[in-house]
Amino acid sequence: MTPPEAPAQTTGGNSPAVLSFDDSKRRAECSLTVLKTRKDFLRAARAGRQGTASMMVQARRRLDTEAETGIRVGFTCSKKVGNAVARNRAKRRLREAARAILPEKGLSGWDYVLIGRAGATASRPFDALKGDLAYALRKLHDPAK
RNA sequence: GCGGAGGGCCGGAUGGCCGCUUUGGCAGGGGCAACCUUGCCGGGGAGGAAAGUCCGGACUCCACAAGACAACGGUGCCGGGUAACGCCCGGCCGGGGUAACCCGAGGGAAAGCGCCACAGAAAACAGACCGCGUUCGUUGAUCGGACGUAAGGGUGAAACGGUGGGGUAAGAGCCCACCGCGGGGCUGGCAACAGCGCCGGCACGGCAAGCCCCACCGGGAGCAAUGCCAAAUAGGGACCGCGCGCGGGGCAGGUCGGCCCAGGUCGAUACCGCCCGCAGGCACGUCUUGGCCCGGCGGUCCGGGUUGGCAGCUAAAGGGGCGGUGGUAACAUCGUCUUUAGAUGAAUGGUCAUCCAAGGGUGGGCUUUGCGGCCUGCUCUGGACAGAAUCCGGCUUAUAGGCCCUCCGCGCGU
RNA sequence: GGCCCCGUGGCUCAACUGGAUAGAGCAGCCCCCUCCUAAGGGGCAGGUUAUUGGUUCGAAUCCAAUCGGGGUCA
Repeated sequence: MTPPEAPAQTTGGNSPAVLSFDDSKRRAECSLTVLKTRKDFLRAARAGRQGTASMMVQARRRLDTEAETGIRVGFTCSKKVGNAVARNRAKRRLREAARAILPEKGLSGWDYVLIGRAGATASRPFDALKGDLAYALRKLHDPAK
């Protein structure tokens, strides 16, 4: 009664497959990984970007030669956002928004980088924050096709 | 009641849903193993400053080793506390405040060097610009010379003791009283220092956060220290040491030598020293046998590569509560109970609701001449400074608001 | 996270060690020279010496704290 995660990962794109709640949750948890190296951040910055009121989103489709699978996401806040408390708070809200939106709207095989902005990332209502991320993902996926 | 001073404490609360990290147990999967991974259940998960990195330590590596001097840096009234400190406690002195109390890098300026602009006669040896006085030229005035003097003058941050009296030609510690200064004495105190009386006659300006002197302390670097593993690049370069190229090194056996040595000789009271040295022993050296192993080795620096993992890593001079003892106190000590984040693009949360603090607006009531104050209803805003990064003890800086204790001054009442 | 260095006109630097006038070049404005411009010459303005406090008669300088910027270390 415990199928392996392979089929969920391969179909992972934008197919509107009818998935049970348990299956979609499982797919999200095993596919979202975190960007850690500076090289990945720089490559994502050179690819497409989309700004919204509360954040800047950078996205890049990985090459087929790269071994990583699933959706990868990174979070960045510069010193312009504020002191360490403000930066950590902005990154936490971005992380929660990504956890809520990316498994539904993100594409497998892509890298995303979410950049916090001074003030707005911390003060914007959470539903609007999630809306901003979904809007940016639509704009980024559209011209890439 | 108003105003003020000192000290201590807290740093929103509860719940629902969804998450992160660490740890324990159980079960499953992978792996030879170390271990990795999935699910369920349970436990833990930022601060008083985590900050600044200004001091002091623990710990690790390097250097040197017995310590000390020199150099450099730091500290600086006295005594105590502490693992240590530039920290803390108590005391002294000076300044401020009516007071509670607060502030002070607070050793030495007769060890020496240096500096004190401008102004002023003169800025550190003392001297004399205007003055004051005597006398001479010249009797009076004026002017000039000689001599005495330093009271008064202006300048300056600072002017060679101050005030009063005597004294004098004019003056002056020239003399006297008080104050200041210096020296030595007695008393109290561990000491810094204070008090008392004596003497000396003013001889002694300031700056040491200028050099310096004195006393004390300090080897340097820092967890990105350090050790190990994996991956990857290069199979490099320079210097030094050892070894040497038909031969070298190591292990094993043997020979010879060396050393130790029961014992003996000589000197010596003895300890002991010197010499010889059989047997025995040897982590020693040489030579040899050619049985086995290695194919140059070690160190420092440069260059190149990797930016992965593990250990260090969190329980220690630990903190806190209560009680006892010593101490004025800081603190020490004893008993008992309790508590204890370990992340690494970096967790400790996201979101919603309610309540409690706080502020603004507005309605009503009470009080007041008025400003204003108190009670209550509705609504809006909405939590200060700020995030561990090896760990402790301090200091400094930031901080909405609230609570508690002690003390001082004024007013009122008793 | 540790360690180190630096803050002077709009810009680049002096003056700091050794205390008393904050100066130079470029840039800006005005004038002269030229038919005009450039170059050249003259003049002017522009500084809380990063901030605060202390030592001193006197601080850009000495001392302490704070703020800001930069570099370096596996």
